[in-house]
Amino acid sequence: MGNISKDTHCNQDLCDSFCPSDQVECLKDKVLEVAGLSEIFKVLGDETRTKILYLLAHRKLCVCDIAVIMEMSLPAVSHHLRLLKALRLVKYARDGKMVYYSLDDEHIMNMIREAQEHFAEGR
Amino acid sequence: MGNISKDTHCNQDLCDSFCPSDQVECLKDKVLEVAGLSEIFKVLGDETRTKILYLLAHRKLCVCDIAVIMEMSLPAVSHHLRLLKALRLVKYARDGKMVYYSLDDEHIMNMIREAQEHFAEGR
DNA sequence: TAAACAATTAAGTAATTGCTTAATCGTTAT
DNA sequence: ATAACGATTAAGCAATTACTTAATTGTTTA
Repeated sequence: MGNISKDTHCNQDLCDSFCPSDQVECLKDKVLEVAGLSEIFKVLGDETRTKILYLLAHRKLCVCDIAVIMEMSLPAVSHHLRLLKALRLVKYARDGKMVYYSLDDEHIMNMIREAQEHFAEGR
Repeated sequence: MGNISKDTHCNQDLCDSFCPSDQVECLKDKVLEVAGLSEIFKVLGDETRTKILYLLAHRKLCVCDIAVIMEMSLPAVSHHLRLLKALRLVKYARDGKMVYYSLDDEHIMNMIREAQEHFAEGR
């Protein structure tokens, strides 16, 4: 007693796999196909940003208007737009003192639509 | 000097809106259509979870296999599956000691596909 | 019923994220 | 030029999140 007879665990508390090991390797490779993809989802994972994108899908807006509509501070909005710009989800155009933002990706709205359908199905 | 003559700011450092105020109200309402939607995107925003969903789209797997394929601890995987289950993205079926998980939503793969297309376009 | 094992849950910790305030940049108008 | 104002950037703080280890639950088998 108190003496561990079998140490079947490969690493820490990992159990034995039931997949044949060649399949495990195959699936490890397969999973790489979606590596880095969650960057987009991470951006949409914030409610504020989803709302901003939804607004811009409707029409172009300046940072100021977005701040008023969203009832947020200007720097906060600017911070989010910076992220959206980095992922090329929105484009901007300066007009005098103002900067107008608009949607720059057709896939985004499709994703939002799919998510809406998911909820619409009473889940 | 030192005396602020005009206080046009409604709140803190918010600028003046250029949208007519009735439009602002309209857009505030519109934005509510996507409220709560980012819950799904937040889930997909974690690379581990996107990979797990991608695996399960291929075939059903037990928690143990997922842990081996993902090279993660069992509790960590279980934690993620719990979230996915809560949002009805995966379903599970107990078979003896093992619990098999599989995909429970067709929209998820569509979203992943849209995200892949976004990247495929060299963005 | 007791041992073995897959899976889950709990509690605590480290890293990430989103906001705030303050300072700065860029354009327009006086 | 300088003042005004929209927008961005920087720094610091609070809240969230994903992991770890340890303990527990549930099912099978001896």
